[in-house]
Amino acid sequence: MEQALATNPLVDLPSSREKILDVAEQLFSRRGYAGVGLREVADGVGLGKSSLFHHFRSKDQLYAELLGRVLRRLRNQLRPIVTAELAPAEKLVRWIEALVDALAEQPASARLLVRELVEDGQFQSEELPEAVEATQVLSEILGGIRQLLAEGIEQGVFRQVSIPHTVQTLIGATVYHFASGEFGDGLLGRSLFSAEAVKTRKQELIATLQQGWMA
Amino acid sequence: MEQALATNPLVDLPSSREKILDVAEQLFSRRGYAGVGLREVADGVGLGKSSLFHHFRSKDQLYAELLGRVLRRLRNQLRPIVTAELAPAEKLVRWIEALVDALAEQPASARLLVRELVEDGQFQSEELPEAVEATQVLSEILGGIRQLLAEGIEQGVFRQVSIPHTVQTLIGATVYHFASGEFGDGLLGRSLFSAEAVKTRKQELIATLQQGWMA
DNA sequence: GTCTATACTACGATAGAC
DNA sequence: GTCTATCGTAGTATAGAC
Repeated sequence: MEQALATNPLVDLPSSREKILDVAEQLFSRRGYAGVGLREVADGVGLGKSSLFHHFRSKDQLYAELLGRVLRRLRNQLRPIVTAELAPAEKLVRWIEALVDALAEQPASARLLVRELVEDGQFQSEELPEAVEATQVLSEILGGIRQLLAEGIEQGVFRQVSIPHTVQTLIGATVYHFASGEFGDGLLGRSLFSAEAVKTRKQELIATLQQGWMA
Repeated sequence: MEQALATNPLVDLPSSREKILDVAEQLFSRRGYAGVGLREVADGVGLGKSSLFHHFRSKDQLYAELLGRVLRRLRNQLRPIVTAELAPAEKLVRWIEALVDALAEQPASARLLVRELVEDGQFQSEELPEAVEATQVLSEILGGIRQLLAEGIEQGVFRQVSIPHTVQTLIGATVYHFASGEFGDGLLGRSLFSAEAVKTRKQELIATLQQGWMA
């Protein structure tokens, strides 16, 4: 018996909705929320501009949903590490590795995140439920790394660093790095996302931060 | 967050041109190039929108000039440290302190810089002479820190870190930090730019990075 | 679910009076 | 040096045919 391709769940043909999110993710990550018009998104998907509004209520809501998708993915990859039963030093190494892997796997993520952190709260203060949820997911991620650092300090394996400053340093060293686009490519002399560059990034980060934070 | 005006208003009244640059710096740093319209800039200065075009040829040129102003200031504060006759370890500490001081003194700087680094080259590829000059100044700054790191590695006082990755970590730990706005304020529980937060940032950074990079 | 057509607003930029 | 008026374009979003 033949199955229609479009309805076969094994051949996951992307829905229009997903295609829109993918295209929007690329564009927003590169040029920011205000820098991208819905016309460009629609063109990238191969739809008319008006058709986007069948899938999303507004540009804001599309963006918030995008951000939520990125943050949930990050949380899902980082959460098991925080709750694992491991020594804090080992946990920290794995957490950094997992974060780097997650950011490297989907190159648009880091840029979207940096923009969100640098932009003054346009979206977290929105009444959009999607934006509220995204903010909560971000809080979860932050709570995780804070707890991890607190454990290490309490057990005396990390020196008494300032937890907020250390979180900032971590974000800068990972999220900023993978968000730095052409500038970062130029500095490294290769793509930030090449297998070698990702591997080197992990090694450098872990060496520096482990040495710098161990008691 | 107020920009320092001229020292003596009776003698040194700021020109419209300077007022425009100051207002634009605040706005662009907070919401990005595409996120700010010239109408808002003009309102902030107290002029009509058209009057801006008497002082600047286009929005692009206004932005490029802004960026150049920020970068030249940074370069001027960092250059003497790189060329000073000091041991590399001491130089690095002073360089970090000077960078933190420079970013903390003018809160809009870090955000403008992060945006520029994260944005895919809209301005460096321009034909605007102002943009070309800004790119050169950025290169000067980067050349300085690269040289400083290379010296330290050569003399065996720093371990053999990857220079590009180390530069990225430094940028992330300083520029990103001071660009993180409301998010950073919330994380620290106080303004990123308060005297205490700036002092703590320096201490944490120097302790971590010095430990992490020393041979 | 996608289309055309359209409403309304804002944008960057120019012309020309004062 | 600033103003008003205007141009042409593009922005988000809606209405309604198919």
